[in-house]
Amino acid sequence: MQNRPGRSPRITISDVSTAAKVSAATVSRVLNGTAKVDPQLVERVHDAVRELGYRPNAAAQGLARGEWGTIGVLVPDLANPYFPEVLKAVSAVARAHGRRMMVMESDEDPALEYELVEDLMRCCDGVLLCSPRMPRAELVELVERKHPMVLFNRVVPGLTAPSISVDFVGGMTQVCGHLAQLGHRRAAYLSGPSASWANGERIRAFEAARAFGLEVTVIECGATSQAGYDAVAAALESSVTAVLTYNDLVALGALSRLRELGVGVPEQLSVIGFDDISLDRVAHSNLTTVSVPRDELGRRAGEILERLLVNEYDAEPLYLAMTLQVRDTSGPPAVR
Amino acid sequence: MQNRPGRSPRITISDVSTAAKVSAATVSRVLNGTAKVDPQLVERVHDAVRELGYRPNAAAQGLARGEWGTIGVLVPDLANPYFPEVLKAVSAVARAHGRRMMVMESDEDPALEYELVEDLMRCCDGVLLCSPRMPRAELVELVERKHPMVLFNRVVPGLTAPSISVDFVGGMTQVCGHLAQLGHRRAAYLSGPSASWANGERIRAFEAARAFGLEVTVIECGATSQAGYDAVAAALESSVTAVLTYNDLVALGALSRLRELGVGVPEQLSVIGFDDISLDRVAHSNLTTVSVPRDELGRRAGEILERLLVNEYDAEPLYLAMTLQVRDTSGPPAVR
DNA sequence: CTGTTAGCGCATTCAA
DNA sequence: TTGAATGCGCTAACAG
Repeated sequence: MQNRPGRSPRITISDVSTAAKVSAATVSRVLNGTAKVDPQLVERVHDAVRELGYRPNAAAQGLARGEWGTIGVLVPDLANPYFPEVLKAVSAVARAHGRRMMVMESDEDPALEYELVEDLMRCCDGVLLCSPRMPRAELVELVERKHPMVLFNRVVPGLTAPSISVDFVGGMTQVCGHLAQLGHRRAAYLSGPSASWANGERIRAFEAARAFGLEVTVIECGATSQAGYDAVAAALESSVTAVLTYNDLVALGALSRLRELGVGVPEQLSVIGFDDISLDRVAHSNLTTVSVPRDELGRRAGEILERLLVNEYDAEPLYLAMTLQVRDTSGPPAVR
Repeated sequence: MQNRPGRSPRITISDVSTAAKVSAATVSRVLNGTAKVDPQLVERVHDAVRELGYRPNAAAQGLARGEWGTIGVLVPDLANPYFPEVLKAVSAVARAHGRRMMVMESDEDPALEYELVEDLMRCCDGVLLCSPRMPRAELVELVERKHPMVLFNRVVPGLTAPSISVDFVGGMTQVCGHLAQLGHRRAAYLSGPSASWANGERIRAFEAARAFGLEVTVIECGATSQAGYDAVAAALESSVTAVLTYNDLVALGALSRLRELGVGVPEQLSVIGFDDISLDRVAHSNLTTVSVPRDELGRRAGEILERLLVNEYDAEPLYLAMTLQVRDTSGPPAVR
C-alpha cells in the first residue's frame, strides 16, 4: 500500500488528476459515475487511469464512503462439503450488489469463532454467521454490536438479528414418515455433535414419529464418516431395521462398514442420510436422504443480508424446506 | 461504518480518548503497544474501550499504516476437497503473523479470476494465487503490478513472482515405477483438463516411464468422479492392465463403474489415484495413490508470502515431493 | 512519557 | 459542470 523498496510506487487519485489535468474530484466522479462530466474530461481521465494502471485504494474508499464493499461469511469448517455450494450462491448475490465476499473459517472452535466475527465486523459491511455451537449469550453480545449480521443454519429465538435456516425437523419427519410407511417400527439415529443446534432439531422430529409407530433410539456418534463407520456396531446391537443419520457423511461411513460386515442394504437394514451432499455421487452409493436447498439457502441468506444493509429488517426467521430423496438404501424392513 | 438509522453510532478513537481523558495518540499507543504508557493511563484507556465497546476501524488503520492486515487467497473451486486443508494451513500462518485470511473463489472462470485478483490486490497486503488455467500473458500483467503475490500449485517459468508447487512429475513417476515393478507394461491415463498445467506435468512423467517399459496411453477424461465413471469404457477397450488417473475423484468414479461391471480390482485391473484426498476415507475405497503434503503446501506458501511482505524474495520455485501410498487397488497385472 | 500536528487516499460537500 | 476545501478514523512524527 505504501511505497516500499522493490515495489512500484502507489499511484493515487491525484496522480491521475495531474496526468489528466483535472481535479481529483473529477476523477472520482468519472470513476464512480456520481455526476455528469464533460465527455472530453471523461476520456482524459480514462486514458490516464489506463496508462498509470490506477486502482482506487479500497481502504481510502471505505473510509470516505463509510462502506467496505465487502460482506463476510464465517463457517465452522471449509472442509465440510455442505458449504461450498452455499458460499457460491452468497458470493453471486454479493457480486450482483457490487460487493465481494470474504470467507473465514473458525475451525469449529467457539473461541476463535467469536474473535473472527469481531474481525469480520471490522472489515465488512455485514456478516453472515454460521455458528452451530456458539453459546447464546455470546451470540447476543455480538448481535448487540448492532452490526448488520444474519444468522445462518441456526435459529436463536429472541435474537434481534434475522436468521435463515433449514427445516431440519420437517426433513427428519419426512424421513421417519418414509420409514413408517415402509413398515419400519424401530430405528436407530446416529447422532451428531450433541451441542449442535441442528442435531437437536433432528431429534425433535422423533417425538412425532413415535405417534406414527416408529420408535427411534439415539446413539451417540458424531459428524464424520469415520464416526458413522464406528457407530454401526452399536446400531446393530439394538435390533433395529433402519438407521437414520446426522448427515450423509455418517451414512456413507456406516454403509462402508455394513458392506464389510456383509449386511445387505436395504434388504437387511435401511440406511438414510441427511443433507444430500454431492459426495454421495462420488461414492456412487445412491443413498436415500433428504436434501437441503443449498443454493437457495445461500441466495436467500445473501439477499437478507443485502436487505439488512439498506435497513430493511426481516424479523421472521426463514425456514427452508428439505426434500426427501428416496434412492437405493431404503426399503421394507427385513422379515424376521 | 457510518451512522445510519437503527444502528448504533460509530465509536471512534476520539470517543475513547475523551472518555479516558487522554489524547487519541495515547489510546492508539496503548492498543498497539507502540510505546510505553503510564500504567494509570493504560488502565483508563482499557476501561473506556471496554465500556464503549470500541473497535478500531480497520479501513482507517489500513489507510494510516499502509497495511491491510489481510492476505488474500484465490482458489478456482472451494468444492474441491484439495483446498480446505491448504487453506487451513495458510490461515494459521497468517494468524501467526497477525493477519487474517480472506478467500475468494473464481469458479474456474479465467475472466472472473483476473478480476478477483485485482480485487484482492486492492484490499490485501498480499495474495496467494491458485490459477491453473490463466493464460501466461495475464499472469505476467498481474505480476507486473508489483503487488506481493505468490503463485501456488503452478510454476510459470520466468515470472518474477515466487511460486510453490508440487512435484507432480515426480509423483506420477513414482506411480509408474510402482506399476512397472509390479510387472505392468501397458496402462491408461485418465487425463484431467487439457489446459491445466498440473495435468501437463503428470503427463510429462510418461516419457520416462516408457524407458522403464511402461507404455501409458492418454485418454481424455476430466477432473470429476463422473468423468472417471464415464471414461472406464474407453480404458477397458485399450487392453491395459492398469489405470492411472488425474486425481482421486476420477479414480473413485472409475472404481464405482468397475465394481458395477464386475471387474476385479486389483486382480483384473489396477487403479491408481492422485492427490490422496481424504474423501477416499469416506468412500473407504483404500485407493492406491500419491499424496500431496497439503498442510505443508499451505504452510510454506503462507510463509513465502509473509517473507515477500517483508521484502525477502524467494526466487527459486519450490517443489514439494509427493509420497506414494500403496493400498489395495494396485497389484500385479492379470495373467493373460 | 504525552499531547499536538499532519497526513494516509478518497468522496463529498460547497462555491464558482 | 468543475475545482477547492473538508473530513472519514487512525497512526506516526514531532515537540514538549
